[in-house]
Amino acid sequence: MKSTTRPRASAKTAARAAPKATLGTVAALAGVSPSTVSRILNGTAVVSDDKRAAVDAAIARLGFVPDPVARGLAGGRTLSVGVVTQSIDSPFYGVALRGIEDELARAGYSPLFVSGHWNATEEARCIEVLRSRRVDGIIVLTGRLSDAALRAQAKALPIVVTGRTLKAPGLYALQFDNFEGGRLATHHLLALGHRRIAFIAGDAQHPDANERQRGYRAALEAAGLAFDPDLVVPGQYHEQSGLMAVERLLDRRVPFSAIFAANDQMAFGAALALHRRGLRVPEDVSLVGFDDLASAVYASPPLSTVQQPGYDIGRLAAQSMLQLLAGTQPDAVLPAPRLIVRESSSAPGAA
Amino acid sequence: MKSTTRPRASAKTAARAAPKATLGTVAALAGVSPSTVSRILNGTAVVSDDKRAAVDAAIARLGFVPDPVARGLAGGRTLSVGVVTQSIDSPFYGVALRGIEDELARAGYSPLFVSGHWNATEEARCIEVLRSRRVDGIIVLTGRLSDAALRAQAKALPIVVTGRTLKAPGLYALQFDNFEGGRLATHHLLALGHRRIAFIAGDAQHPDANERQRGYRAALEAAGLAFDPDLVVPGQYHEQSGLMAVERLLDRRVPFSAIFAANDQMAFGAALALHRRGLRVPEDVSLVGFDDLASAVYASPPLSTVQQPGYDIGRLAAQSMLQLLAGTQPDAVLPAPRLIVRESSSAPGAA
DNA sequence: CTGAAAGCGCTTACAG
DNA sequence: CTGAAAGCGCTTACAG
Repeated sequence: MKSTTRPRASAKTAARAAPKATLGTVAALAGVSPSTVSRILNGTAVVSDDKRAAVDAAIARLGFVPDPVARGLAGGRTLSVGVVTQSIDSPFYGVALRGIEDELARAGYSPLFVSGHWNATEEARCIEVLRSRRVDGIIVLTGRLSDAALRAQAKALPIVVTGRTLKAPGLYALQFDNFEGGRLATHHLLALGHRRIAFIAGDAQHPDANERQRGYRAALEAAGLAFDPDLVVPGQYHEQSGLMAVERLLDRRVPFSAIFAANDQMAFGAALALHRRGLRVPEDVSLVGFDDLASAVYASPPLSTVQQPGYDIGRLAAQSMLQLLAGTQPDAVLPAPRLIVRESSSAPGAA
Repeated sequence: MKSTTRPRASAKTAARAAPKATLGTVAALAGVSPSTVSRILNGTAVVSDDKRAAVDAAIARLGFVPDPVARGLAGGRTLSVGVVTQSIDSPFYGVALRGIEDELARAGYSPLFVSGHWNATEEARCIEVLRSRRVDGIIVLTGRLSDAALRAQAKALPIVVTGRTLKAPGLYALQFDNFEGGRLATHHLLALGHRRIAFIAGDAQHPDANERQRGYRAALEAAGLAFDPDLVVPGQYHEQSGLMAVERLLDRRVPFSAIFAANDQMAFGAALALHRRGLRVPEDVSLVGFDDLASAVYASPPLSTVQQPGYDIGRLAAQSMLQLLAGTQPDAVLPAPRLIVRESSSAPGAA
């Protein structure tokens, strides 16, 4: 990068047109010291009513808004919280980000989004960036960082993490009941009358993927059905892997009348594979996903799935962060998994 | 919000364990003044080789990384650029954000994402937030702000905007050829032999939606076909409106053998409506979308569409911003629209 | 309850 | 080529 001094200079010139208000300006106009204005702004001390009124008036008159940058330098708080997501364009985490945005905004905080791309090293770098930018706390959406790494960070600043059960000072973990979700999906298919239910697993590196599979097995066992390893095929949580999983199943000629995919994206891939082989959903095979992505409603046919409340996860994570920041112990708990029955699942042989 | 002093205090205590390096520490270790270190960091002046070497060594030894917050306060640059998107979880803009992230990262800049929700007032507030956070420049993805408002902002700091043609000092606009895209999609259907092509329009408030429609008409005319207003039905760029558009078309009994939807999301809704009415794609009706969302490949059947290169749009917007920041005139041009033929379109009556 | 003063970690004229 | 000094806009002990 070359020096960027030039353009800034002209920018400043232009900005000078509207002489910006500072703590000092406000103080002068209100006839008090900057310290007092600062205290009023931060609710940091009791101030006499008349001074407060004078300051409020001056603030309004000048349209003063405190500079977060200066605040960060001087006070250590930037009113921003870092959010490490895996991919800024993830269909699932997208709504979670929105939940975070909304909740944080209510408290005057801004999120700072960075992407870890499912890579512990990158995530660690993300956290460095965030800390160098002086965020007040960090929300980690799942991620690949070790519990120990998270614990260590929590010693320096508040951390909220999703997708784990973990207890440590300065850290709050929010966990979704993936086991129950997996059980629910499988049980739904079982209740419909299916006996041969294939399972497209998620990446074994994700603890949630394993939990969903445990739920699948538990439901089978509860129904008195033996677990058949031939019916489970690995996937990586993306569409392509769902598609390939079904092709593998079909090529191996394992009979099945329903499929439970460990996430919606794989279910979409599975649907396409079935479509290509001339198999209809749900007439020939029922399909259930997991997550309830926005696009699940408009799949053809609309996908039955287990709803994972992304927006709430985001909102609650932000709320917990705000509590941590305020010195309160968070107590948020994620909603229980909910089965959403749409048109991709029906009784076997209903055609 | 209550005072957040308490937790910060303990955070500081913990952080003190690793005494953080500052300009001063580095200077002391290298035996030069802080000014010199600063100059080396910023490439702001020529420095003798030996001092430079000493400073580089000290930086490495201490693992020093300059504080962006302090830098922002003192120098006016924060190495961050604001990005106003419409919705942090938009399926289309998501990849654009990723393109921005990637390109900015190469130059050591960080994006600051905020969402305007297709609302000029909110967008204006977003820009306030961004400016109060001292971003060095702002990228606006389409949005509802007036050209005049953008022009005014560009007087204070560099602006890059997508989805418009607009010239102003300190501002660079990147425009996608929506007209050509609309023409391409329609021409594809025409070439396949379709004569009755329905058009699901986008929100008339979006200039790009109107351009796509112009492209549709132009292709029709070029083929010597009269424009039939009965074949065009309004939509709002979301799935539900695509679904309703098709129902309206069907209810009105206007004959058609193909549909061109002004974006993929509406195409998905349209596909569902057709599916529900027992109409097959493409055997009974061909379907073409616009955007080429990630999910278009895995729709059943995979959607033919006009590719709008979201990732490149983001990357080029960021690149242009970097150029503006460096005092160079940007020259990026968006790639031409490209038709992606998949399985949702075929010759009429191919069944 | 309220000021004056020092300081957060840098940058940048201003002088050599 | 390089320092000393002032300053960015706030916050926060420290003293009343």
